[in-house]
Amino acid sequence: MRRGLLPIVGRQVTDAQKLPCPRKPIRIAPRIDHFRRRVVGQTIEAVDRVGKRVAVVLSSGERMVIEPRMTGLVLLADPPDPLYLRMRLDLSGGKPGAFYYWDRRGLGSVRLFSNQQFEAEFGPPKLGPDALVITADDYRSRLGRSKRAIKVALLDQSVVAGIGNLYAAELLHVAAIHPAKRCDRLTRAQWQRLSEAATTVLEEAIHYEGSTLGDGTYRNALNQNGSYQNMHRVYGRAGEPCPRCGMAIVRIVQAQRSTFFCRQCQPSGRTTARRMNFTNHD
DNA sequence: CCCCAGTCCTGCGGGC
DNA sequence: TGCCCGCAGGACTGGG
Repeated sequence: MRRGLLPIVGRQVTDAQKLPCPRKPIRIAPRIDHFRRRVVGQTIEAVDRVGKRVAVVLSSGERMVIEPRMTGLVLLADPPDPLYLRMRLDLSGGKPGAFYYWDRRGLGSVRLFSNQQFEAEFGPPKLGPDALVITADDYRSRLGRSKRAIKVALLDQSVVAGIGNLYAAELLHVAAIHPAKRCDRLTRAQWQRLSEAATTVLEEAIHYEGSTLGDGTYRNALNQNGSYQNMHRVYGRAGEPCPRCGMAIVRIVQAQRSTFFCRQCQPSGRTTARRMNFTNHD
């Protein structure tokens, strides 16, 4: 999303409109009239990412933070369905002439922050280190004494910023760690594999422009599908063969969220021991 | 500190 | 075929 917005860097905002939606509108803060007063005339200095959010840096120093949640899209092209357009910023000086925020489910938000507010909202301790920056030692010092399941802990943005449900499942498969493994039972080698797997999976996903799932929600700023869904090792693949060993992928529920993994490639310590004992007696 | 259920929304696919 | 249900890449809240 951030990369897709780079063409608006250097452009000036000439207007901001909250677009009428049939149901409850998304959260735009502050109120649109105040919002407009603070963004119109501003030049876009940079487009940054903060965990799962996109931060558009204005010449005033304020940041417009877009939090897309499940179905939010940032667009410089025509939307997939004009019905769910939520906000438009008009831009001076050529194409693209506008930036759109589109959101089918409407769970996302667009909010404006001063420097101080931004730090309070997105600095530590609210947000952990970014998933592309955090080291194995960071993981271990933050989670090494936690009894939580590793998959659940990875979704906690105050531990590590930027990992969602899909990518947690994928990276644990690459790291060969059982998603229900207690954090305090992970070895140094496993924390190392986990941090490397996170980088591998996230960089791959960025390269393939994300995952456009069956409900067709995620698209890039030009309204094109991503293709990382074709590369998924486990996510959404219950019953299909594991790409590494061929055993059927299973789905479990953790913290009310689906988790997909391979029992063969991601063994829990306990079943491994039992299997080894069993083999010994054989 | 951590778990759990519920909440905000819409749309889709599976099962009957 | 139509209808109902569960489910969805997130984050927050309140209660235990």
